[in-house]
Amino acid sequence: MPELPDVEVFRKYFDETALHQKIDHVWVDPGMLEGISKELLTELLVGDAFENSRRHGKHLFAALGKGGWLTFHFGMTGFLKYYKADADQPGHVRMRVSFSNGHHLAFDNQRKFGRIRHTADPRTFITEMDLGPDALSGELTQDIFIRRLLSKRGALKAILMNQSVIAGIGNVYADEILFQAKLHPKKTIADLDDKTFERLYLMMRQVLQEAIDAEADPEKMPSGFLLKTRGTNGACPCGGKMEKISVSGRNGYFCPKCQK
DNA sequence: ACATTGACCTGAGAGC
DNA sequence: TGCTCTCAGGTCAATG
Repeated sequence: MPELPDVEVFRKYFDETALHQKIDHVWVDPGMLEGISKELLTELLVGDAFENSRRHGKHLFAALGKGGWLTFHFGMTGFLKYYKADADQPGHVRMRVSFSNGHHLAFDNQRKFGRIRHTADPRTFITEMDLGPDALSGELTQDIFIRRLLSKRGALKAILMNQSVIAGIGNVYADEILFQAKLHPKKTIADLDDKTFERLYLMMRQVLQEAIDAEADPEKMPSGFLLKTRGTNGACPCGGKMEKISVSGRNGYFCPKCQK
């Protein structure tokens, strides 16, 4: 789930619920933490409040009033839930921040692939994690996009999913972008001409933006979106049959007629 | 140096 | 119903 559009939806949710509220208590599964102890994390949070948020690729940043940022990475199964009653607590909570207003913010992460870290500021974090520009940011112009792709070999889909090239695209949206751009996932950069790069860039931005507009909910996405019927053998609008394909170890779907 | 594969966790859902 | 097996939207260390 948590690729760029999903994390952007989480960020908005976080803004609408958890900002500007005094933190009374923190509970965390230490296995989720990296580079910070649960004692230090607790000390930093209790008595403070989240005052701001940002997103870069699949990472969510939460600014603390005293300075410093908490960072969330959701892995394959993570999400946030703001709730009051115990009955509304989700099933695999790995961190819980309790506010003085009686509500809690849970970081749920069934498979423990998510990570919570602390950083002085997002810029530093992005450098340290070797993340490329965010796929939707103004920073990633078409020229920069092309230049970054040109430095890579291997399958196009793998490059789109490489977070150090561009941050934010995972398995599902890589499939969607390639489908909309009518490109075969195993094409290489050397196969692409200028026109094709342009189309790919345009479709990447369009798919991600439309997914956010649909609140990352497949049911609300435009009818032409592949991911609405992902994995259910949904037909391509051309009438052809979607095929399963493995690219750099990840399973995906494409239309062999439309994506040459 | 770069690209690709397997291991990491856990549980939902398919298949029997 | 209940059991087993397969697979999942991500990343990184190990391998080629």
